[in-house]
Amino acid sequence: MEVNCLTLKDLISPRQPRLDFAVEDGENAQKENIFVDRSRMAPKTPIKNEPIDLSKQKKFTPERNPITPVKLVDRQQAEPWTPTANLKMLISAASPDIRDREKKKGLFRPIENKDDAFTDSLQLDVVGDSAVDEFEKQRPSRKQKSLGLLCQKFLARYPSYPLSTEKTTISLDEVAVSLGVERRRIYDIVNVLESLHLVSRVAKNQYGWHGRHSLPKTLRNLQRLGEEQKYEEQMAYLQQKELDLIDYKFGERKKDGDPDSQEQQLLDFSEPDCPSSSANSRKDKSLRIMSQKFVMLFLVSKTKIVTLDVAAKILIEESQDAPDHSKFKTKVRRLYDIANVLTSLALIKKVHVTEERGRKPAFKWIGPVDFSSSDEELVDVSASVLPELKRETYGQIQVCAKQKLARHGSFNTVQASERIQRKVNSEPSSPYREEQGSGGYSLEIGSLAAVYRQKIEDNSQGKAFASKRVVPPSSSLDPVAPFPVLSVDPEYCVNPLAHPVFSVAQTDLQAFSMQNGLNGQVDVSLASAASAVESLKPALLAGQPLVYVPSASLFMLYGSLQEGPASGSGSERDDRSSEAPATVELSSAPSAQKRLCEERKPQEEDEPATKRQSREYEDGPLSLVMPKKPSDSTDLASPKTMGNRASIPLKDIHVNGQLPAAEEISGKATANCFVSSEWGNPSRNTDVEKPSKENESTKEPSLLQYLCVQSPAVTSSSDPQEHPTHTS
DNA sequence: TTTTCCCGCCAAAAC
DNA sequence: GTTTTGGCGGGAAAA
Repeated sequence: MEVNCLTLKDLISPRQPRLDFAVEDGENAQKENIFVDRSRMAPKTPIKNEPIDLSKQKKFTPERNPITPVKLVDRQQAEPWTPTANLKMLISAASPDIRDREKKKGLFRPIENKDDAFTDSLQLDVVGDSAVDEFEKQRPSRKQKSLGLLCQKFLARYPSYPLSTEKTTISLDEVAVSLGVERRRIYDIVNVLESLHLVSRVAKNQYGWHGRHSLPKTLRNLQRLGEEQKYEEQMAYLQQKELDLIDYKFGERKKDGDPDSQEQQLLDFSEPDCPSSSANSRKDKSLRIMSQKFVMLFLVSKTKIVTLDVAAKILIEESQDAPDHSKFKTKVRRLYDIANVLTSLALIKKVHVTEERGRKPAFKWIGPVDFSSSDEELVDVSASVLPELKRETYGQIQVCAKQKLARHGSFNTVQASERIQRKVNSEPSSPYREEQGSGGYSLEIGSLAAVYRQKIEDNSQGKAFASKRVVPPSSSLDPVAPFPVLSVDPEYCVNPLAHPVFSVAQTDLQAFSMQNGLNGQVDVSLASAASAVESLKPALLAGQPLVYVPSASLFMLYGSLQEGPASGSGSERDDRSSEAPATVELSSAPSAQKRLCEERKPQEEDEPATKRQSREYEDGPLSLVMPKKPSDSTDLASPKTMGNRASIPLKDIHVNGQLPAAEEISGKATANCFVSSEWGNPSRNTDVEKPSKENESTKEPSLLQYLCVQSPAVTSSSDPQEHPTHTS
């Protein structure tokens, strides 16, 4: 529904007050965005939905900082829901009076407020009659209050790539008020964003918004650090253990021979040394640091998929906490918090991995893979960028790790070789790469890892990988082409409903990218499903390249093109970076393309954000490819091919991706997918087809340790292929 | 049932 | 002292 509303007009004019929305929102929608309406409605109803405690309120009140920039208002419009709405909200936020009033209202009946808000949002006061309705609507479901959704709203307020000239400051109080949540929640978001340098603390209660400009650098550094830490090995080790049946016991890990040694080292780094960490001050456990480490795991992982339990174990180890189970649980809780924010940033998406034992929650990296840049920079950056880590980890790491690194050196080399070419079509690309990359690793680990990845890849993931890897070579490799993808045309998305949204976004992106010079990477965020779309609409900001879709559906495609070639996980080295150099930095991101899936979308609308994670589509698409809708999915063998794609409604675009292997194997490719590259460059990749959808994946059974299963919901439709495997 | 994760207590930092 | 930050884990909604 929402989607519908959004459509064109929205796209066209972001600002409009979407009348339509309101309605929809009311209905299902509220889930996602309450605010929008609220803003409008604000006067009527109490604004906040959020429950506020009196106690807390006090916080707001007095100060409220003057500080905060009103200006935000301008930019901020962006609520996901509606830009306009956002503005209003902001405005209201800006004006203390208003805020106060609202708060008070809220105070009075915190909970209710929410409800009210919803209702309002619905727009209806109308409703009055329906108290019942209100209930429904109002009752802000848990999802509506989710951190991921909140984060999206937060992100919507700021441009992904702010002009260097303008400085945007973020007043925590203001944001908390405008978003209707407690400040505590804002800290959760900001801490994660800070870990990626999207924001930085300026002063008490104030953060500066940097946007994604430096994200590539940050990621590069994190990747480097992760390599140094040998996280990949650790993960492999843990996985292996699992395989073995050994459960995680934190302490255990060591027992195994090789792994042990490695791990040990790791451990060493991690904690022992770093005095800097100040010993464990609170900060050591900081969400910020956890977030960085978590991201490192993805960047280092060949499969780009990290299961929560593995991540938790690794993080715990580092912290050297005792292995209690309680700690594990706590860690996992925190990881969910972080994951929700990262999901909102379209850096990861939720997937499920099937192991022998069963399904495990996991997240897959869908952010940029290759951050091209020179090594040197990396280094520097790291220092600057990630001071925290550096101190802690990095320092330790370096010392401890050097040895390891030595080994790792292979990474770099490897990558280069890898890059060599993997043509899209060619092989099973993804797997290969990885393996190759792994070369450096010990056999054991490497093999495990390989397996692991493969499985994953197969499933859904492969796509992503493939895309990266595969694609790159061909397209990305070319220096020239760095952008291939970039060229995103609005067309990409043609999807009926969806596209509008996307298109908008795209355009923005494009524009953006253009400006920046984007390049190589493209991030495309697609919304896979309609849902995404829906959510998107609101989100779309004119300025903002990213749209956030609540659902996982979004993905960013990056340059797989570029990256692909580059890198492998392990290394950064990108020679290639040079190719796209400039671009990278700046724009790196932005180019986005989006794709949509046509089919689902319409119906999906309902899903709203909630799903973010799960969607299969997503999975499927993972990397580049989009799966078509689940349901049909599969079939389709016929891909649409490319050529048309443009014309075709977008459905899926995938960027290059493809999973060659999968496709081949399965043959199934999905119809819809296109290679993005084409879009960008028609000729380049052609592989179009692809799409295997996730499912096909299975083809290789052997591998799998894990399979990625799409989220149930979606999945169902599609092929089930997945699971089966386990095994290993 | 398990997974996910909201909520807010409360203490460590920062004023 | 007060306020800001943010660790932490109970417990409930969602799956």
